[in-house]
Amino acid sequence: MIKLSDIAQKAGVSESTVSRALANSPRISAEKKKLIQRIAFDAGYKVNQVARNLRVRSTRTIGLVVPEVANPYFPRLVQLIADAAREAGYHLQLHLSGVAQDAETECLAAIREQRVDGVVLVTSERGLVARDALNEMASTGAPVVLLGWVNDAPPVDMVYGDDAAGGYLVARHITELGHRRIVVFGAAPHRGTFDRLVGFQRGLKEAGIDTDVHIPARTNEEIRLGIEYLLRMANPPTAIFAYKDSLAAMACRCLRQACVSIPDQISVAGFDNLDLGTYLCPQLTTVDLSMEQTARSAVDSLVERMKSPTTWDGPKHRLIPPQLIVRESCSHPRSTNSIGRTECPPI
Amino acid sequence: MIKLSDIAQKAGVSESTVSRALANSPRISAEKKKLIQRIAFDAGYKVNQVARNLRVRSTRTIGLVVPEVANPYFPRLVQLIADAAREAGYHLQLHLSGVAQDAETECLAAIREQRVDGVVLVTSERGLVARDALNEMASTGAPVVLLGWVNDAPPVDMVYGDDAAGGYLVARHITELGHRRIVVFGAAPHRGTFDRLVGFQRGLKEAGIDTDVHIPARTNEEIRLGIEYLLRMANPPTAIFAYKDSLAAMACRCLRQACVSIPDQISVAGFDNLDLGTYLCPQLTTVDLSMEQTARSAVDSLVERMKSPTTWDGPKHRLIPPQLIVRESCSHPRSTNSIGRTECPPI
DNA sequence: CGTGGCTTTGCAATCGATTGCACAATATGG
DNA sequence: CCATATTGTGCAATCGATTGCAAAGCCACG
Repeated sequence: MIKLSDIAQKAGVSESTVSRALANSPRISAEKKKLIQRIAFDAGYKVNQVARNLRVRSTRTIGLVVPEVANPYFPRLVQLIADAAREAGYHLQLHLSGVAQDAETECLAAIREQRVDGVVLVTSERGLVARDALNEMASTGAPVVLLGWVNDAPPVDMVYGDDAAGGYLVARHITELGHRRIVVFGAAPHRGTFDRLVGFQRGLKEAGIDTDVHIPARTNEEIRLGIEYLLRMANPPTAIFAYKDSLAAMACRCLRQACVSIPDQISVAGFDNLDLGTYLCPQLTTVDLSMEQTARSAVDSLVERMKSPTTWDGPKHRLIPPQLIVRESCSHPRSTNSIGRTECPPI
Repeated sequence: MIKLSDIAQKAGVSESTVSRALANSPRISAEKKKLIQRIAFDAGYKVNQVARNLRVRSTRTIGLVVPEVANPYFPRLVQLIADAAREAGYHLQLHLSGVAQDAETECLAAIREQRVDGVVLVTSERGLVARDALNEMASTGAPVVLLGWVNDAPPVDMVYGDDAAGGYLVARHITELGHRRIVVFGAAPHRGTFDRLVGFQRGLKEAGIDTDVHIPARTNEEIRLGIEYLLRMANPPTAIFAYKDSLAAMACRCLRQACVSIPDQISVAGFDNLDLGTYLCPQLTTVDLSMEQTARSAVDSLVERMKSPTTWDGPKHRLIPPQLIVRESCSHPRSTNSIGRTECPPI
């Protein structure tokens, strides 16, 4: 593998000169610069980044810690963060912390090993697992940004969606359509999804609806049972709010299997605006917490921190506003609805 | 940031001894080893990997080049490769080459800059864009494995699915169900998807079906037009084969909007076994080219090449066998079917 | 011709680890 | 008690770049 000194020899100059010429330093004369660049190019020289990184104490790499990428929620986030990172001139080291986020601590170690210049840590349903590790990093002023809400977060930058406002939007939309009997599918494993429900309740209350059925469902199986249950109710609901799209999708499937028509007999709303929702029929009404904004905010914050590690005036929190995406799965309730009593239509 | 020499000083030994103690070398006495490890741990010492990498000429990182991760096909692949890499003790640097795979060459440069020890290059519909770069790398014996078929590939290891066999399986399944009027949605942008169609044709021919309708559709819009077209046919098909699940899903949506029932009036089969297929109603019958196997093969090949860069007996190709996943979207054709003539059922 | 200023180049230190080799210390055998 | 293993430790070179500082070369001006 050809190295700097080889080029220096070929060009008959010192290594410093070659290094400066390739870095396009103004301290090298134009002709010599051209010559050296030519020689280097012809020889197929590529700088050894590892050596360079050691010297300049930076890898121009950011570490992205994500629980998993198989879950339909994360890929877009990864994509957008990767794009933003690339745009900012950084490489991306991808760490999967596992569904249980076991490996979070291990992933954070990357920054202490100088492998990466900064870290974007994405938390999920389990909240922050590597709290100790993160606390320690925060205290040394290492550039980290936390993506997703966590309770009592260590003093690092944070960006997260306004889940409560999102839930509220859904409640308003559904109640304005005229629904009064509404069921919520959702557990509250961490703050984000909890807030969705809180916001939703607030919206219901404003519309004068006090009582609602809340079914704590987090898995497909729980959704299935929940749907079965509510179809047997004496006075079944006319609308369902599922706290995330993947559950909403599953709810739709179960309803169809029970020959319940959406949105004619039941309206369904989700949350997250996954691509999935556009493949369903009817297309899913949902809430978008702009991932573009989220990703960009996160990378921007991080880049800023990495560029000037000294100037640091406390952790900043950025809140991403929600947007209601009205598609086809919610409509006015039909007063004549009689779920579960009709024959299954011959579709 | 605390470094090796600091520990050496604290422990009153030389840097070499510390280095060896931490590497658990048998040449250091047990007590001293314990002592040093203790001191290092207490001081919160973490080795500077950049320095280490420079010295040992390896980063224990593999580069994964993927067109994008937003497309539902890639995330699982990334996940599995990341898992396999981690298991093998490697970090992952993720490069997104872009839908157009423009950045492929740039991504491959990472290996020449010693940033990564090896590369898994995933090609997509555009085939291999960075042919020159890859050829050059292959000639220097750099560890690269190509994931996905490409024509006239440079001499590097390759792993790809047996698309033809997969297409054949679908054809057999559909014809065995009794379908004779079959339409294929698919273009042939690169070898893989082309082979799906070739295998499919072969299956049809074996069943004695010569004529089939082939609609070259690659986008959702093309699918929509295609569906419209075939619903207007005098003698519409009873089965549809879409060359990938995302198109099959879109086809299902269009059919539902036209009040065509699946699989009663039309059967639909896809290819790829995306998660998406299980969210649809009916769930999609499709073909699986085990991503687990693909990912593992790729990483195994790569690790082998990285471990012994010298012993190299020509490029190996590994073929991943397909598996038919029978779900709900294909059934026997109903002779009384009269697509497009009925009223839309009151779903 | 000497001096000062400016541009261009090179020397040598540095980043933080690993490792071949030499040597010291201790054990073993004759 | 000496010769020879054996074991444990340290010195110093090395990986391949970057960069502060010194100095060489050149020009112009007094």
